[in-house]
Amino acid sequence: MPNKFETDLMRGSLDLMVLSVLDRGTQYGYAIQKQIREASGGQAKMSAGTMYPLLHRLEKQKLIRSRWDDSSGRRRKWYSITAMGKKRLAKQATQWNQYARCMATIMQNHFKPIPHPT
Amino acid sequence: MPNKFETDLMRGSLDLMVLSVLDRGTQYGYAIQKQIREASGGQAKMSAGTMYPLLHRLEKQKLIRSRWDDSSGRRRKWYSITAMGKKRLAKQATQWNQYARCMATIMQNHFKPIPHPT
DNA sequence: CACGATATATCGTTGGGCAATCTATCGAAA
DNA sequence: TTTCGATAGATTGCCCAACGATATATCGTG
Repeated sequence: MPNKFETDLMRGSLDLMVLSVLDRGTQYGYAIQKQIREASGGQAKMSAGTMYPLLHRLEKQKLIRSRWDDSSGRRRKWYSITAMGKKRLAKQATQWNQYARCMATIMQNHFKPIPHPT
Repeated sequence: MPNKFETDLMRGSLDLMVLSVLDRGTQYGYAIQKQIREASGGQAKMSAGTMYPLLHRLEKQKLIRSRWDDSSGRRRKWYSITAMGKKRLAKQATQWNQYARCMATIMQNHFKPIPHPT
């Protein structure tokens, strides 16, 4: 398993990551954290001290909304993306793709471009 | 011309961007700034207040080195990448590449969410 | 001469990431 | 039964980087 990403590499796209996960369906914080970790082969580790304040920020901006649910025994706060969140996600995803291309241009010899999904 | 990138999108990869530019040859700050802006079609704007402290940081870490040159009339501080800088660049480029793949995975619906009760 | 572009530097604000810490519950092993 | 690790969420305080604002100085052009 590769090492963890350097500290700040993910900075600037954590919102986008969380919105992307929530766009696939309602999730609770701990599960989002796990999914991101697993989807990256353990390289993208988002700590609880990062995750929860981030979720609170996104909710305050009305990009996501939450609902408590205890019915399963476990006390969980389920988050889902709002219409505003979907809009923001679309915009940020577009910008991310453009930015990735920009990085590819600048990096040339070091960057191995990934096929763009469309 | 597309809009400027959202503020924090580039955060976390500015070092990598500058190291990449310097890996192509010795440059001075103002020129690096311009190259990044132009390579992105005007979307990636690194302000002077970001650029110069960043260069100072990289130099302090011995990833780049500098030399003043006034011979052309203009007072310019030329930066070049060190051996250590090249190593760091290689490492960060690899990580960036992996991270971009990770983002692609997460943005593409590649894993299944835990079903929400109700 | 005025003015915009070139060129570098630094200050102060701001805001986010993260480790540490806390609470609480669950299931399984000892 | 107690212990312990995993699950689940929240918050505090430190640290540091990005950025706008500001300063200085020089160059070329109208």
